[in-house]
This record gives sequence, structure tokens and C-alpha cells, in this order.
Amino acid sequence: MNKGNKGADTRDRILREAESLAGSVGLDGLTIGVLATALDLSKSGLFAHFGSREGLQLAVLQRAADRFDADVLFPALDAKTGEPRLRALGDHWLAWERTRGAHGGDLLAAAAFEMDDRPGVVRDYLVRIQQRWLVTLATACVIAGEVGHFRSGVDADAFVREAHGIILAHRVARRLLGDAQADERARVAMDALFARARASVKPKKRRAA
Amino acid sequence: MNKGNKGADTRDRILREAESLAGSVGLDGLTIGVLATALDLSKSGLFAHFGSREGLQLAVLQRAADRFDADVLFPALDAKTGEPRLRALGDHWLAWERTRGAHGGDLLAAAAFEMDDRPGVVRDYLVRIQQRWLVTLATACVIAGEVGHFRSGVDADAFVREAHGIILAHRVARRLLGDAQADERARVAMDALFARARASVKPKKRRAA
DNA sequence: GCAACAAACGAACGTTCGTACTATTATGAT
DNA sequence: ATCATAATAGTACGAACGTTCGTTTGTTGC
Repeated sequence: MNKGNKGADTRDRILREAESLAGSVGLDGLTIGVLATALDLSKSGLFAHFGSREGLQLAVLQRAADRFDADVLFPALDAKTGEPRLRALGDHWLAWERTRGAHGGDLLAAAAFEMDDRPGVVRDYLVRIQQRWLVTLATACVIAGEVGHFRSGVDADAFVREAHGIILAHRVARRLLGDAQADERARVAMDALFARARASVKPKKRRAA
Repeated sequence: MNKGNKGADTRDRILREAESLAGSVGLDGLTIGVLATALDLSKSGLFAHFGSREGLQLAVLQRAADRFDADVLFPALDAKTGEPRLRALGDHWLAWERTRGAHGGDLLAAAAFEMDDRPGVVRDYLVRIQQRWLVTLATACVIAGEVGHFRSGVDADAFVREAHGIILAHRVARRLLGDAQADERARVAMDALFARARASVKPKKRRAA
């Protein structure tokens, strides 16, 4: 996999540890000193790989984004276009959130809350990858409508936003509140979301009042 | 309002500024030095009010929780029991998230993501108030079912979780991605959530496949 | 085995962190 | 007016922060 480059190897080692570490203490809590200690490296040796702390943060984010693509986006492309693919995207997203949640946690979701008020290149990059992902989801949703899996007028943005909400609420339930049923409940919620998008006509509020 | 106690006044001034500051840099990014500078106080003078940084964090969280109760919980008690009250809770919650989002941002939501992997009294307290709030919502939802506003078998936990998701997704859309329509979309999502709880029978997936 | 280069080190930089002490000022009861 | 006490300021501390520097170690091609 590597082209014999030694520096690139340790850089990878660093980023792997950094991603995990930033998962628990946050991107901003990530510190060169403790990272170096955790890896048995000198601060300066580690520092040289990134040139600045910001460079390290950016590299960590980049790595996380790459892994996200590899773990949730690309595998879903195996599924058939339309609802199956969208479903695969949602399932892998949830699985990502869940497994990453075991240790360190989903860095990207945490960073979204951490960085939303701190301008800079790190935030800018985060916005880009987050937006790209949501657009990807929305596009898949639109396609599911076009091929007839979803009802014709399905609101893709609303769909994506709801899926996003399920992921985020799941994280809080699971990681902060320690809800053992969080996984199951998130799955059920995702099922319901898809079922609703599938239904040809919303019931509106005909029975109420 | 105050009982002539001068110390309590500055303590309040400190906490007001601290809450706003922690809203942008996080509870963990909150630092005694910059807080003191922002308030034209000495580090030591400020420090004396809380005894430790952890004490400060705890006090900030406590103040935020109190304000939350004052701004979203108590006002909703004016609404009639059942769906109206639950609706008021949801609306005020969203309004809180929104206005706090203008500057500093909702500290509690951010802390939920920031602290979920950092054991300690701060996290413990956060878990308590978060759980209490969600239980409050769930209870209101159950009541709405009992008085006939919602369908009888309504899943209160699922309802609350979905509302939570709407809030969280709104925050990311609004504060990170800068979506100008975030407010409106969150309102619509909340409407739909209530409409679904009202409907006497879910359509299930009879039309699909 | 030697030159050229990449990678990691160790020490020090100036700054900021949280915290501990002591001193000073303001407040309120007598 | 005095005096106890509360509230704030001042100073100093050890540690950790990001960063820079010069040096040492490791690798590779000749």
C-alpha cells in the first residue's frame, strides 16, 4: 500500500491516533504534546509533519472524511439505484456513527457542533465536506423519487434533514445518556422515515380535530 | 432582585459573560484568563468566586439550565394540558435554540456533544439536566395521548427523540452551514411530527412493494 | 564507505493555563 | 468611627501550550 516512504507511514500512524484522540477531546482539545506522548514521538518530530497545529487539525479532518467516504459512501454504490442505495447510505451512516461511537466517537459530527462558531480554514473545510455529504444524500433521495420508489413529490431536503436528526439524536442518546436501546430506536426511526417517503400520499390531518 | 449582596452581582455578571463565551468556544474552551479580561476583572478575583475551573464550568451549566427552564419550560405551563402544552414546549425549545444561536449558541446542546466522552461532575450534571428535560417532554407527550389529542398508542420516546433530532439538525443547518431556511424547515418538520402523532392510525407500508 | 537527503530528536522560546498565597479595598453592623 | 468580614487585586508558581532551532539518526544511491 505504501510506496516505501517511511515518513508517510508515521504520518499515517499519527493521524490514526489523532483521529481517535480528537474523537474524545474534540478537534480543538487535540494537543500536540499529548499526541506525541501517546505515540512515543517527540513534539518536534510530530510537528514537522504538519507545520502547524491547524495543519494537523486539517489533516485529521481530511483523514476522517476519507474514511467516511470509504466506509459509508462507496460501499453504498454497490446497491441498486433508488431507494436501495439511499437506504444503504443511511444504514452505513448509522453504522459509522455507532462503531465510531464506541471509542472516540464520530469526529465529524462532534466537530460540526464544536466549530460552528470558530471561523478559519478548519471550519471552512468542515462545512464543505458536510455540505457535500448532505447534497449526496439529497440527490439519492431525488433519484429514488424519479424511479418511483418514493412518492413523486417527496421533499428531499426534508428527508435528509430528518435523517441527519436521527443520527444526531442517536449520538446523544447513545454516548451521553448511555441509552442501550439507542441503536434499535434509530433503526426504527430510519425505517419509519423511509416508509413515509414511500407512501404515495400523506394522510395529512384528516382524522384530527 | 438581589439582596444587596455585591459579590452575587459580579458573580452573575461573570456567569452571563461566561455563558456567552462558552457558547462559541465550548465549555472546555472557556478559560479563566480571557473571561477575566473580557470583564475587566483580575484572574484571581474571578477565580475566588468558583474555587476551581470545574466549579466555574458547573456554575455556567447551572445558569444555562436555569435560563432554559425560565425561557422554555415554565412559559409552556401556561398552555393547556395535552397537545397545546407539548406544542408550546417544542416551540419554545426551537426559539431557544434559534435566539441562542445568534450569538454564542445553545451551550447545552454543544456541551452534549463536547462532554460525552469526558467523565466528571460536569458531564454528570449535564446528563442529569438533559435527561430530565427529555423525560419532561415524554411525559407531556404521554399526557397528550391520554387526553385524546394524540392517538392512543403514540410512542412518546420516539416522539421526543424525533423532536430532539429536529433541534440538533436545525442547529447544524443554521450555525454551521448557514442555511437561511433552517428556521422555517425546522418549524415545518415539527408540524409534521405533531400531525403524525395526531393521526389515529399510521399508514404502515400498505402501498409499498 | 561516502555523500545527500529525510525523519526524528532534545532543548529552549515566550505565552497562557489553573491555582495558591498575600495584600488591599469596599461594605455593613455596632 | 470602628472593626470584622466580604470582595477584589496582586504576585508568583509549575505545568502545558505551539513553535523554532540546531543536531542526530536513519535511509538510499553511488
